[in-house]
Parts: sequence; structure tokens; C-alpha cells
Amino acid sequence: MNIDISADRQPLIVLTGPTAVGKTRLSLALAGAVGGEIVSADSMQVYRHMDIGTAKIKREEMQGIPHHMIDILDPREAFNVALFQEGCLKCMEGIYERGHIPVVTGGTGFYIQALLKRVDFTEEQEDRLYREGLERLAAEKGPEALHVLLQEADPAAAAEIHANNIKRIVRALEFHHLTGGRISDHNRREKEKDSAYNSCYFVLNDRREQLYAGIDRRVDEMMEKGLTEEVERLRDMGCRRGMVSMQGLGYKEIFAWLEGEITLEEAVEILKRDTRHFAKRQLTWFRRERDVIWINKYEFDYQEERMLQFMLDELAKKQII
RNA sequence: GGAUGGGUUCCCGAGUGGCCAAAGGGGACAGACUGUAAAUCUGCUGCAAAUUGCUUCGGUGGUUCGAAUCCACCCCCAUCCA
Repeated sequence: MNIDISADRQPLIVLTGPTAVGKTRLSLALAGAVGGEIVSADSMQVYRHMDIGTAKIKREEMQGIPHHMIDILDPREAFNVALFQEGCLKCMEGIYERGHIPVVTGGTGFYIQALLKRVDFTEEQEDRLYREGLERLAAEKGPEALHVLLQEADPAAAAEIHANNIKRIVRALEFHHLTGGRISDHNRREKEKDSAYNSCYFVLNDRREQLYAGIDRRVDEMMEKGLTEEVERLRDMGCRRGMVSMQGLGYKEIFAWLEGEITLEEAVEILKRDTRHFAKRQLTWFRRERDVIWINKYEFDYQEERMLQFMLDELAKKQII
């Protein structure tokens, strides 16, 4: 009775969820069951040498399943959504050619959205100097000064973005500066897009207490595995605090400790807290996404088999498998 | 046993007669997000309802038109003296 919507769209599976719910583990079972290849949608696992703090899967744990978008960049380089989308599209071509299904796994909701909707990032680049000028202006005259500029350039965006949100205001101004257009128009256009794929969007979740307990446990494990040494190594190879990669959870806190701003104990506490905050933000994002299929672990008695079966049923309904 | 300091809303912590349901911070919760997204930012936080009412600042009683703020006694904590 369902109309065939799969005719001209390629199949794609998304498995996401807040940090430390168990995405990696379930993704292996899922990819194994559907003959899929895993595409990581994670803004930090793209970096080489950042293994412990990103809870990156080890080669020997991959069960022979190909993993993409992991370890593709030097941590001294800046990554962003547009690069993610580009890289993703490229490796997915190969996956389809091999007759496999991409299983997009990772917690960066923004990246997943950019991929599914094929958000258009092509029309402009970025202008570092212009950005830095704006940031200096904000630092000297306050965020309001930037907001006033945006009101002239793009009133709709100014109304939507809070004056304190310097990063987003800078981006909106940069967009205008580079294209002459308005980012508010661009966003409105892109927002209306539907998924470009015949896709199933699974969000793995658990009770809040369980989630938070899992986060605490994971951070403790990272410390035992040598997170501090990992960060020291990165620092010695030239990573500095301001870099995109070093803004990742675990890295920024340990850096603060290395530079004597806080004690190690404090760093660990802050890391746990910030990771909880992050998990909450992820959940907010997923709640807003349309057509997501929630998998609450407690509804499956925490049994991977049952979750997997549920997912396979959903995939069959949509004729993805 | 004596001296001093202190007990404030989930936590820390201001408040020393009315403008106090009580600053500020943290946490919790909620939200935004379209080339830094593990980033950045916002809202909210005693209870119930219309501008209102009710319960709260260790306990009990008192002073006062009016108290978290003043007094008395009691309980608990910290430090010091015995």
C-alpha cells in the first residue's frame, strides 16, 4: 500500500544518538546484517591521532566492515560540514558501486542533516581575514556592534540570531560579504528540502540517568587509557588550543590542565559535565528532526538482538532492504 | 564545659527590618542551530492560580503595622581554649 518512493532514490541508513549510548556497537550488528559499510558522521573522529578522546573504534573491532570518514585528516587542519559532505558523497559513490548500503553512524546531527538534505554549500568559500576583522570588532566594541551590521545586511537573520551569538553572526556576515546574498534566504530554501535518499533515521536513546552514568564511566575509561598522554602527544606535534580539533571534548579540558589553569581532577569533572551537556544538545537536535525513529533501549530490555530486529523490520517497510 | 564564627531556595553563596520567593554562580530542565556543530548561543528553575494567593531562609516562641534580617531559648556544624 505504500507508494514506491524508492524508485529514484538511493538507500541510506542513519544510526545516531547521544554520545556514549552505544551507537558503534549496534552499528556493527546493523551493517553486518544488511551488508552495509559504515560512514562515520562524527566531527572529531575524522582526525588522526585522536583516538582515546573520541572513543574511536579500533581496526580490530571493525569485524571486517569497511569504515569511512575516520582518520582522514591531520589534527592541525580545520574540518567543517562542507568538507564532510564532500568526502561523504565521494565515498558513498564507491559504496553504491559495490552494491552496498551506507550505514551513517555518528553523533553530529548537523553533518547528518547536511548529508541527507544535500544542503548546498557550493556557492561560497570562507574568508579568514574578513572573519578575523569581525571577531576583533566584537572583542573591542561588544557583540552588539556586529549585530547592528547584520541588521543592515540581513534583517531576517539578525532577528533570528541572538546578538550574543558571535559565531553565527560572523558566519551570516561572511556569507553576505562573499555572495552578496542573505543567509536567511539560503537557510529558508535549504530547510524545505526533504531527504535526498530513501532513508531510515534511527536514534538510539536511553533513560537520562543511564546515559549520564554511561558518560561518567566512559570518561573514567578514557583517563585510564591515557587521555592525558594522547593530548600531550598532540600538543607536541603542534596542536594548539585554538584549533578546531582541539575544541573537541576531552581535548580542551586536558589542555586547560596542561597549561596549569585547572587541576586534573577539575578537568575530569568539567569533561564529564560538558559531555552531559553535549548529549542533551544532541537530543534536542534529534527531537527536532522530522521522521526519526527512536529506539529507546529500555523498551527492548537492552537486548541488541531485539533492537536489530526492529530496525530490520523498519528498513523492510521502507523497502530499503 | 567556655569563646568565637556559622546554619539561606537542588548545591555554592549574597542578603542584616519593608523595594525578598530572596542577587550571583553552578547543576538540572527546555530550546535554537544550514562551512568552527564534541562548536556557539538562548530561556527557565518554591507551589498553585489572572495583575493574585499560598508555603519558604536550622527549630520554637517573642518584639514590630511589617522579620531571612531584631530578641530569648533550644538543636546542629566549624575553629580555638579547657
